[in-house]
Amino acid sequence: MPPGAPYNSFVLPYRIRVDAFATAVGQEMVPALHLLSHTHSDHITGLQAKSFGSVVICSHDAKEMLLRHEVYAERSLHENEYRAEINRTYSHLKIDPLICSDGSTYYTGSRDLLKALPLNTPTEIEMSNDERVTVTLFDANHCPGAVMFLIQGDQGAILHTGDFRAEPWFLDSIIHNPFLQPYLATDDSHSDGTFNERLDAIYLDTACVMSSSAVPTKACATAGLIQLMKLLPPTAYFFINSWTWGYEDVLKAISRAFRSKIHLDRYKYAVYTNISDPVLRAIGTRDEASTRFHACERFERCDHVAVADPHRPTTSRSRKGDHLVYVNPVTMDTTSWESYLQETKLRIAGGETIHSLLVPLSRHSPLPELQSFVSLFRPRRVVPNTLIPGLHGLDWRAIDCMFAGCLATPPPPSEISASAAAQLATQEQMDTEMDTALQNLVGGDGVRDLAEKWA
DNA sequence: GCGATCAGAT
DNA sequence: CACATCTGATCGC
Repeated sequence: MPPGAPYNSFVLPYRIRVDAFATAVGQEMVPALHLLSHTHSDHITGLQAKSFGSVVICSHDAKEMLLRHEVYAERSLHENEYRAEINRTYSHLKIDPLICSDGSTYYTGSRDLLKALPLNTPTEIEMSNDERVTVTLFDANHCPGAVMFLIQGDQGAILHTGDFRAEPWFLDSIIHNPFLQPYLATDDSHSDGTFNERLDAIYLDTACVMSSSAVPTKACATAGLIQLMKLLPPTAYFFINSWTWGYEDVLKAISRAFRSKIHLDRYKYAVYTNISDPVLRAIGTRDEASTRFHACERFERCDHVAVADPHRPTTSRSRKGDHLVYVNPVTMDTTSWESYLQETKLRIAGGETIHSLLVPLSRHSPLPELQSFVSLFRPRRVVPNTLIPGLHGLDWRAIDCMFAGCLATPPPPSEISASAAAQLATQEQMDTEMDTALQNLVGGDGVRDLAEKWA
């Protein structure tokens, strides 16, 4: 996981490590199993080491994307014909057997460390410590190939979300998924453990946990963008700044609304045409002259969307003289989006030339969505997937507060031993003051401010 | 001298 | 813009 993941990215008590492949300083536990949720660069640290030699479980799409991964410098060298062969960062993870001209096959040195599992298919895995777990992958609504992991074994059931966006339709898909239904919380809190099971923990994508205002659904965001785009002249060219994996919903919405293909660079085209989404496989083109819609290489755009004057980057004309409009994904709450839509419509109606359009496509859930998601399961605990290192655990305390009301109802006091109850009471008393303070800060940069005061 | 790791800017 | 990516400095073998 990105820097600041609790427990060195282990899913305790299992010796399973997620999205971290380099040995951390002071790390005592040796991973018995590696999981990879998706291929954004901060989730694959350590995998580039040629010395890495363990099996990694991921989705088929993540495997495809990882093996095709090219850093920008390599793409640039190749496209400018300074280098014919492309160095793919993760090619050492899959080395094919050598097939000779006489038909014989040499397996020496061949390997395939990426073990791709299909979605919604519980798979029993034997770990290197002889323990067995069942792992199930679910689409995470974050970027192509991104998954959540359900881990079931002798030490309990844990759901690791990876990075995900739990918008309303996603919650519905969870509720209707037969592999997760056993873990859904029931209205009757006393039925715990009898007719349903309880998740011991949810390892949660907390990238946007400090945002307490609602953000538009991806469908609302793309629908609004399309509205605006349709108000612009039919001759306008668009550069869609999809600068990282996860903005494909924008490309798909544009392609569908305008019944047009989208110009992609060689790298994006290769990735999109080799993953499982049939729409994504179909919407790209390598013919730059065939479309007004471009998502080609950001720093080496084709002539149709290259700026006419590099010294005036705000120009609205392309090198070919076309009216040029940028489409930029941003994070924006629902209220700001509504007013942005209104304002922009007025600007267009007033004859103003538009240089850029924003689209609030969030790939992470803000706090309200996270609380709804956790409440579906009422797990015993929530563990943040990432923390801000500078806060020294203060954000973890705040996060505990935020989800206290979404967890399993603890057993009545009579079922706990007297000493344990006393200990709990003392701890609770100690926590109360701080928790109240933290609760008041939820939703702003308050936690960060407080930590800076303490530092 | 290289790779791993981190801070900082975009 | 964004919170993923790139860059350059630093550390350690």
